[in-house]
Amino acid sequence: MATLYDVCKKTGLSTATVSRVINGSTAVTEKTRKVVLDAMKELDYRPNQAARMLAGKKTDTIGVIFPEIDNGFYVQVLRGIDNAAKEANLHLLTAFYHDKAGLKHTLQSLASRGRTDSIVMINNDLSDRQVKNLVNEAVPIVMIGHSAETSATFDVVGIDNTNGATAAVAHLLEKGLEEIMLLTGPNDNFDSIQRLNGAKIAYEEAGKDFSKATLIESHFTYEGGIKHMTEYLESGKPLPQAIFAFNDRMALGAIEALKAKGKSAPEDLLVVGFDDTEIALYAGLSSIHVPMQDIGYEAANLAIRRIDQDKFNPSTITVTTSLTVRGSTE
Amino acid sequence: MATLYDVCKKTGLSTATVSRVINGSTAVTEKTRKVVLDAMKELDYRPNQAARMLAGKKTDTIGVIFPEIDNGFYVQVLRGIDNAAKEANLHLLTAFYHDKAGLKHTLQSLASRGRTDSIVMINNDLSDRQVKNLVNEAVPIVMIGHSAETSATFDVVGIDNTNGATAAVAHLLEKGLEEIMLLTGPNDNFDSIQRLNGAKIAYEEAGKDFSKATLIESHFTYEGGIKHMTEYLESGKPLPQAIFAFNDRMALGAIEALKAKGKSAPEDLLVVGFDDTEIALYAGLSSIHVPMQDIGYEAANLAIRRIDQDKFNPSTITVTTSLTVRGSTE
DNA sequence: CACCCACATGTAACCCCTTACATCCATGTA
DNA sequence: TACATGGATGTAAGGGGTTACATGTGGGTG
Repeated sequence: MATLYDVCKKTGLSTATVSRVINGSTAVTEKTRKVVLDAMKELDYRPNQAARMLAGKKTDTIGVIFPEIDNGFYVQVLRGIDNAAKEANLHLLTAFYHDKAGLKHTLQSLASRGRTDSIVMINNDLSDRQVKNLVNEAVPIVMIGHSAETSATFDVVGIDNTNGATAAVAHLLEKGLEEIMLLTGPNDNFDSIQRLNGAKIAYEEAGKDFSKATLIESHFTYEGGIKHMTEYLESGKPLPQAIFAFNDRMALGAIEALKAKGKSAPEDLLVVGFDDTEIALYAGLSSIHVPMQDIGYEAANLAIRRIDQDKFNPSTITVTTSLTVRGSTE
Repeated sequence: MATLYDVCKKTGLSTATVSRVINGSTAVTEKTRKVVLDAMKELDYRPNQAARMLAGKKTDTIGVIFPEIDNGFYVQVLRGIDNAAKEANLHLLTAFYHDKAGLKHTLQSLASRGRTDSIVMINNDLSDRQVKNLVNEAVPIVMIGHSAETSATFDVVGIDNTNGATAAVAHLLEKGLEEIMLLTGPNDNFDSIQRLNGAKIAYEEAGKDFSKATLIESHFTYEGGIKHMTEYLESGKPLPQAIFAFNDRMALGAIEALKAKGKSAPEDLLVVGFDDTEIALYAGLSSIHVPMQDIGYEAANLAIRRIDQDKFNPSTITVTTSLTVRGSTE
């Protein structure tokens, strides 16, 4: 492995000059630049990145911490982050966690000087305080998604849950359907709370009675959708006129449960999901579209900006959602 | 930011000793270990990773280079890699590319001393020679998937395309269906070639006539499946008894095209896909299951092993595939 | 012709840690 | 008591770059 010194020896120049051409400094004659470049090529010289990071006090790397991926959602976010990183010529140090302990470990491990310059994360397991304590000024953090108070502590990129849910429900109300089943996520989930609120707003804006809606709490999974829908159907209660599931998977689960009872969408009732993931496309499910790549892109750019600008004044970016209509509500 | 020296100053110990406790060396008294640990906590000391990488000549990082993700496939592979990395306490430097130039750039940028210790990649755009030349001994490389000759140059983890395809076709032949449409990938795609070969073998083993099969070349996309299936249907040729699409997306595309003509699976013909991605599950599509996490896991472990063991003798790992039967062939 | 300035290049300190080797000390042994 | 032994600790030499500052060189100015 050739080092900087080998290049110096070969060219008779100093480390400073060679370093300058490596880093594209303008303060070098075109002639010497060429000499150095040639020597580098000949020696197959590659700068040792660890040395650069140490000397330069920056890693050109941003850390990405996600819950363990098993859906198309996070991948799209990751792509967005990757695009932003490419534009800024940065690297991505990626890690997934699947529980609280794993997240703590990952966080400490990525958030250290000389490893990353800043971090983009999705935090499903720790309180804001815990995160803050673990990282403690080591590197700036940008959160994707959030609980109620996160935005006071961190930079945040979130989605417009409220308006998305309002659009979904308004879409159904416009068709004259008021008996809507809301298949929600866990009651303490922030996204779910916001979406529920959005649904309520739609009723209000339409001057309709929100008490006609039925709330069924589930947990954002396909299996959950099947289970809770089946339970409902078997309880003998009347079929709602429509279902607004708070994510696509639950929507598909509900459809599956309906199918088992000989019912289907849109024939017997309409169904809308949330997230507009790939599966919604293939299943012909109307859904609230969330621009996932944009989320990643915005978050990464926020993280990049934070690298040198650290006087803190947390900013929040909310990306807009929109309704995509497909067969399940036609 | 506290440094190692600050800890030394505070404890009155030498850098060597402090470094030893940081790295868990046993050659330290329990008492001094505690002293150091306390000082570290009090100073909120975090080792500068760049300095460790430089001094220690290793980064504890493995690079991951993927084509731009837009399907569930690569994500699963990534999870497998992540699991292996976690077990070995390594980090993942991830990058996506979407064209030849991007791959070259990414490769050179990740494959440099002090940045990664080894690399796992999926190479869809460069020849083996090109990759070899770009990296040139800088770090070991493990390939996921491959063309015919890759395995002579790199460590490779591939999937058992042949047996998978054989299983798919055998499944159809057993039902007495011989007029099978094979919806293939591009003719020069190695996976496609192997799958086609597997299909042929199934006919031979069953003592059936392979010329009864119809080959339609497509390009592994949903849109391709729709387009080529539609063209076929509109050409007035007879409906095949079954379709074996070389991936799930084309299978779903074909089903979509059939639906447009009033046909459906399994009523009018049976359909089998390949990959067994999440969408196959929701669509009730029979498919050849590929253990994607395993692929990533094996690849990462190979990469990890290569870090210190560099005398080269490329090894190839082939993970097995299996048929998952769902509604589309029942 | 003397002087100044701008620009190209060199000098050397510094970034923060790891580790081979040297040193020291207490213990067990003869 | 003197000495070998082994384990805990210290010393100091890198690891391979970046960059503030110093130096040198040539052209422009009066």
